[in-house]
Formats: sequence, structure tokens, C-alpha cells
Amino acid sequence: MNLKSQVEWALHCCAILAGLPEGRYLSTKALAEFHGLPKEYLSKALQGLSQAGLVNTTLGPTGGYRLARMPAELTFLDIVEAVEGKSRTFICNDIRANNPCRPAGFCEEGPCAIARIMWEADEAWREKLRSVKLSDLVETLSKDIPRDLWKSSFEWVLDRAG
Amino acid sequence: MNLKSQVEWALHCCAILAGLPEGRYLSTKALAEFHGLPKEYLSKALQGLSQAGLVNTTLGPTGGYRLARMPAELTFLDIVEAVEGKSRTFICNDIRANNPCRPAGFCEEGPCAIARIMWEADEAWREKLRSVKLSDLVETLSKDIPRDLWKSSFEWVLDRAG
DNA sequence: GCACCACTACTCGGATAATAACTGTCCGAGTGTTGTTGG
DNA sequence: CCAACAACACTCGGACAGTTATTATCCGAGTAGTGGTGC
Repeated sequence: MNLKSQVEWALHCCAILAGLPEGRYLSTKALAEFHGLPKEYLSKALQGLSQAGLVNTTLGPTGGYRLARMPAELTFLDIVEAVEGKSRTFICNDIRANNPCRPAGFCEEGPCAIARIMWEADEAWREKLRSVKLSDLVETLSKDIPRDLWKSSFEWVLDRAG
Repeated sequence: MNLKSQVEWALHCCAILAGLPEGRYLSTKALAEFHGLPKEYLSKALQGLSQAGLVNTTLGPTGGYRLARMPAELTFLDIVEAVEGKSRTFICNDIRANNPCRPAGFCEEGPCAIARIMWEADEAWREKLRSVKLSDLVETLSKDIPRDLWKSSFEWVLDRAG
């Protein structure tokens, strides 16, 4: 069970979009080139973000994507769920219902104890992702990345932002 | 990204094995019949437990599986990792390395900031699973399941335990 | 010189194939039981 | 009656197909910019 690589791509793209000046858009082509990714497929990840309402889009020559909210209002969980879906990772098939000892009309109430525990772990994962905002990531990146590279990357993006 | 159903099966099977008297074994056939699962495939999940050293096996007519440790010494994480593998759910392909603005010989140090955050969430998930012991599950189940069903199931298992 | 208009080029979005992972099935190697035979 | 032995039946373990999800690709609908044209 691995998260799809789309999640990684979407997070990186959001980090870039967070640095975009107000009102400007960045195209899939530019994002794909910057990260060395297949343009056509990256597009699908961005579609996910768009459908979830996390980014706005515009068509035409200067079109592309931009964040729909401030980076402080966007959590990792928002982005991950937009791409990966909101369903739980553990699916309970209720196999306890197959117990041959069960009386005929017997009907268990409430979710299986095993499912409850697995779902709690799921929720812990989500809670962690919910606690990290996109603005936190940008702040961390600004410390990690050498000033020169940070600046030149910013200009590279600006040159291509419509 | 869903956990494989094998994880669910393994957890249920361990819950049953936890109630097995000392020194007795329960076969894949019995476990499969009890849960209404394909015997051949369930076998693969139990193989995972066996290879991880969580259960002991014996061959022959009265053979099968039994827990290798006390239920209080077995965590959910042990079982989940035995079936699902220990690798992280988020895989960092280090796409930041493709940044066209990077100097030629430049080499990033340390893992990507995005990967660090995703791995922390992973760890939160693992920590939750690590905190729940198999004995805890058995305790919960003994409260959830009606006494009659609990007892008849126990006898059903005992009849088939070698 | 300026406003209008048609065209172009570029964008996103959904529909369509290739690949990998999960699910399900089969058969062989090995072992404990059991029935038989001899003492 | 008891012990040794051989055949057997049942077990686990790894090797082999079928189905679903992920990855990758393509093409069409739509729009903002651009150049030309008429006033």
C-alpha cells in the first residue's frame, strides 16, 4: 500500500503555487518542466486539486493554476485527500458475519472492534496531516533551500507565470 | 491507497489464535471456514505472519498455527507490518532534483521537507497501531460479543484445534 | 491613430491504452497419525 | 499384549493465472491574446 506519486507531485506543485504573486497563474507545462514530470499525467493530479476547489484555473495562453485560498488556509490533508480520495485506508468487509456459530437472524451492531482500531490509526494519520499548513511547508523550504537557488527558482517561475 | 484485505484477515485470525489453549494449533482450513474465506489465499496472509516470526507452525494432520508470543506482547503494528510490509506509504522520488535552476554539481542534503512531513504522519499512524496490543483487542471483543456466541465460537475452535 | 473583429495558439478536462499490484488458485515437499505386523 | 514399521492423510510453502488499480498518453472544447482591417 503506497500513496500514489500524484500526491508527491501535487504537494510540490502547491509549494510552488504558494509563492506565486496574487492573481497570476502557472500552467501545467511550467510545473511539469520545473519538476521533470510528464505534463499530461501531472495534469490529472492538478485536476484533482481543481475539483476539490483548492485551486482556480483559467484557460487560454496565459492560463494555468493558482491557489484558491491563502497558504495558511491550506493543509496537507486537503491536498492529499484531493488527490488520493477521502476514503479510509482500512476497509472492513465484516467477515465476523461469516462466523458459523452465529444464530440465524443475528445482527451485529456497530462497527467491528478491529475496524474501530484501524480507523483510529487512520485518523491519527489524518490529524497529523491536518496540523501542517502549506504556509508551514513554505517556511521550512525557505530555510532548507540555499538563498541563490530559492531566488533563481522564483524568477524562473515568474518568467512563466501568466 | 487501500490496505490489502489480507491485513483484516490476519488480525481476525490472530484474535482467534489468542484464545487457543497453550500448545495447540489451528489449521488454515479451520480459520478459513470460520471467517468464510478462501483457504488457499488466507494461507498467504498466515505465511506472512509466520515469516515475521509472529506465529509458529506445525505440519501433519493436527498441524496449523499458534501464536509465538503472548497476546500482550503482540501489537497491531506487528501484525499489519507482517502482512503489508514495513516500507513507508509515502515514497519520495526526490523530484526537487529536477529543478532546472540547480547548479550543476549541486547536491541536496537530507530528505525533502515534504517527505519529512509525510513520514511524520506515517509514524503517527504506526505509533497508534503500536500502542494497541492483541490482548486489548481480545478484551474489547469479549465485551462486544454476546456471551453465548463467544462461548459457542470458542468450542467450535476447540473442536478443530489439534 | 483607434476600435472592432476574426484568427491563432495555448490552456484545461475527460476519454482511452499500457503497466504494476493485488486477488485468487493450484500443486508439491514434508510430517504426525494410524493401522498392520511380528515378536 | 506391546513395539516397530510402513502407508496414509493432512499440513504448510512457494509457483502460477485473473482481475482491479495505478501510471501514462492522447485528443477535443473552450478562451485569452494577437494581428489585421476598416473607420
